[in-house]
Amino acid sequence: MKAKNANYNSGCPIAYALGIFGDQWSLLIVRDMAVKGVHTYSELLNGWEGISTNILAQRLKHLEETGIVTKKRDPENWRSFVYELTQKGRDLAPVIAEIVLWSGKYNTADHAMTGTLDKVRMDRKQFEDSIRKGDVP
Amino acid sequence: MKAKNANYNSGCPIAYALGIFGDQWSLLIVRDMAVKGVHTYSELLNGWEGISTNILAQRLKHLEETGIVTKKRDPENWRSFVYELTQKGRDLAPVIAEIVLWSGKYNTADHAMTGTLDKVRMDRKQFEDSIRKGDVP
DNA sequence: GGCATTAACTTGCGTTTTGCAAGTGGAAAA
DNA sequence: TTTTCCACTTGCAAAACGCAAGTTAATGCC
Repeated sequence: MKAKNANYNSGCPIAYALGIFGDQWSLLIVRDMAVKGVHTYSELLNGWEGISTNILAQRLKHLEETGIVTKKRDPENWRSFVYELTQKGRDLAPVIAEIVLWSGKYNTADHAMTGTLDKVRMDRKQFEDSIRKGDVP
Repeated sequence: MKAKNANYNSGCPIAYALGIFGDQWSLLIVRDMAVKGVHTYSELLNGWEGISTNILAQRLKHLEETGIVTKKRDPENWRSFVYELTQKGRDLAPVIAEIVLWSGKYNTADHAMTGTLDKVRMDRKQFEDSIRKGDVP
C-alpha cells in the first residue's frame, strides 16, 4: 500500500503528497470528481482512460483512508453510493490547475479538455474557487 | 513504460502529466534537482527516500526521453555525468510549489523541508522564479 | 412474486513493475 | 598496479497491475 511506502515517512511535503496521489490513477479520479462532477463508482469506471474495476476500488479506498474523498449511500437510490471530495480533496484544485497549465504549455498533441485549459488560463481563481466550493467549474 | 500507458493518449492534460511524472519517484528526482540543487546520479541515489539504483536509472532515462532533464559529461570530472533540468522541467516549479503548500496544510506530521515550505509561503514568486532560472531557491 | 438488470464491488490469474543485492566497466586516485 | 569511485546493469523474488469473470444486494418490470 501507498501509506506503507518509505517515501511517505520521509517528512518531505512532496513525498507526503506522492504517498496519497503519486500513481497513475488517483489524480484522474480527483479530476473526474472535481472538474467533471462525477460522483459514482460506475461513472468513474467509464471515464476516458478506462481504469480497471479492482484498481478503482483500491484507489477509492485509499483516497477515502487518506481523507480525500467520502463515501455515502445515495439517499435517493439506496443501492448506489455517492463519492464526494473533502475539503482536503478540493484543495487540490491549485495543483490540478498548475498541472493543466504545464501540460497545456508542453503537450502539443493535446486535444481533450481544452475547455478546461482555456478556463484555467482565462480565470484561474474562478476555476479554483468553484472547485473549492464543490461546484463543477 | 509510462509513455505506452493508455492514460498518456487520452488527450487530458492531467493524464499527459501523469504519463511523465505520475509515479512514486519522478517528482522526488525533480525536487532534488530543483530544490536541493542535486546534479549527479550518486547524489540522487543517496537522497532522503532511498530510491533503488535500477529504478533511478529507469526514471532518469524516462525523464530524459520526455524532455525534463538533460545528461552531459561533467567537463571537470570526466567519469561523472551532470543531470540538469530543462526549461520544461524547471517549469514544474509552480506544480511543486502548490504541492508543498497543500502538504504543508494537511500533513501535520511534516518535519523535513519546512524551510522550503516557509520559503514558498513567504514568497512563492521568488521560489518559482529562482527555480525557473536554474538556481536553488 | 419472480426474473432480469443495475451498482458496486471481489476474486483469480497471468503480466508487469518494483525493490534489493550483487556484479560490470571504465576512469582516476594511491 | 591495485584500489576506489561513478554510473550503471543484471538476476531474482515480491508486490502491483490489468483483464475477465463472479458475487451480493437493491431495483425495475411483468
